[in-house]
Amino acid sequence: MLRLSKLTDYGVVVLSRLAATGARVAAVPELAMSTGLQEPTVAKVLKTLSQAGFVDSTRGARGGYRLARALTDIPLAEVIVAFEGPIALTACVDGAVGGCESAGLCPVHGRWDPVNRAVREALTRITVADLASPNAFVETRAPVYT
Amino acid sequence: MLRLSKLTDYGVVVLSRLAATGARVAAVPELAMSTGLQEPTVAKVLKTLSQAGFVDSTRGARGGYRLARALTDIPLAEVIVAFEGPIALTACVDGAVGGCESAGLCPVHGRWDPVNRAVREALTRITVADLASPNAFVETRAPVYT
DNA sequence: TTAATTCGGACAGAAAAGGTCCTATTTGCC
DNA sequence: GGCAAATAGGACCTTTTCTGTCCGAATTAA
Repeated sequence: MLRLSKLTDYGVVVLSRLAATGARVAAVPELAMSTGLQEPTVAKVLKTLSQAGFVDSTRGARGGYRLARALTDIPLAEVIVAFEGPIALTACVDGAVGGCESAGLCPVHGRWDPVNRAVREALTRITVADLASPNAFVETRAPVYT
Repeated sequence: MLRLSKLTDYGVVVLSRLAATGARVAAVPELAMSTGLQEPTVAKVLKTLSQAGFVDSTRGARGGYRLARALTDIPLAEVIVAFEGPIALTACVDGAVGGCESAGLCPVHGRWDPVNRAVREALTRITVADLASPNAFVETRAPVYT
């Protein structure tokens, strides 16, 4: 199913919500309220978003989070990488030599790279802004599926 | 990490191997030997490949499997669908209305569709043949990553 | 000083994946 | 006709991964 972790999904949701609060900092309880997610979950998501540099954090009382970049400058691929690590569709990539014991027999050894590149490219063309606002994403190429 | 199931990976490996045996049918033990995978695993993979119509099976003594289509006619997307179900990057898609309790609050509700379409398109452009033989895959569009 | 808030990590329960095995059915061969 | 070789289909258990929550420490405004 090519599943994406729920955390990644939540990350996109929280980023989208933060776009609405603008320059004002928003704390976890407020964001949990407005997104409908649990507070601990929102807190966890924001930690990841902060480490990845998508949001700026202010500690202490009256602290909170605020977008560090515009949503249009955040490719979806980067969010996925932040939550799930490098985009690679199989386990026998990322240069992990020696990980596959049957490399000598495997006819597809090392051949997933173009696949991963294609998927990365597709996910880089789409930004979080495209997922947050209506009709923001316009495909620049004709889709295969109609 | 956008992980792909190992079965899917094995599926591609087995299909690639079957391309080498040509019109002759090959049985599970032989394919297990030549791919370096365990027999039960190969058997499981072949059942899925057979149901999906990628291979033709012959039952009984001297039976076995053989490719039903050329590898160049098998888009990677189809193999993934056979092993993992529809390609959808999140749980709140495939028209499962009512599955998301906070749909009213969710700012990205229903907005993953273009993402899924983009990934599907990328995985449809690549065939199993591209993964099986050297230099078979030539990108038709400029990649974002260099 | 106090309260609010982020930071970092740890943890247990739930869900999914992975691999194996068993039985039934089909078919070639002696 | 009987036997051996093979696929078909499903059930099962183990292992891994994900998910969600919680706790203590550090920080800062009032």
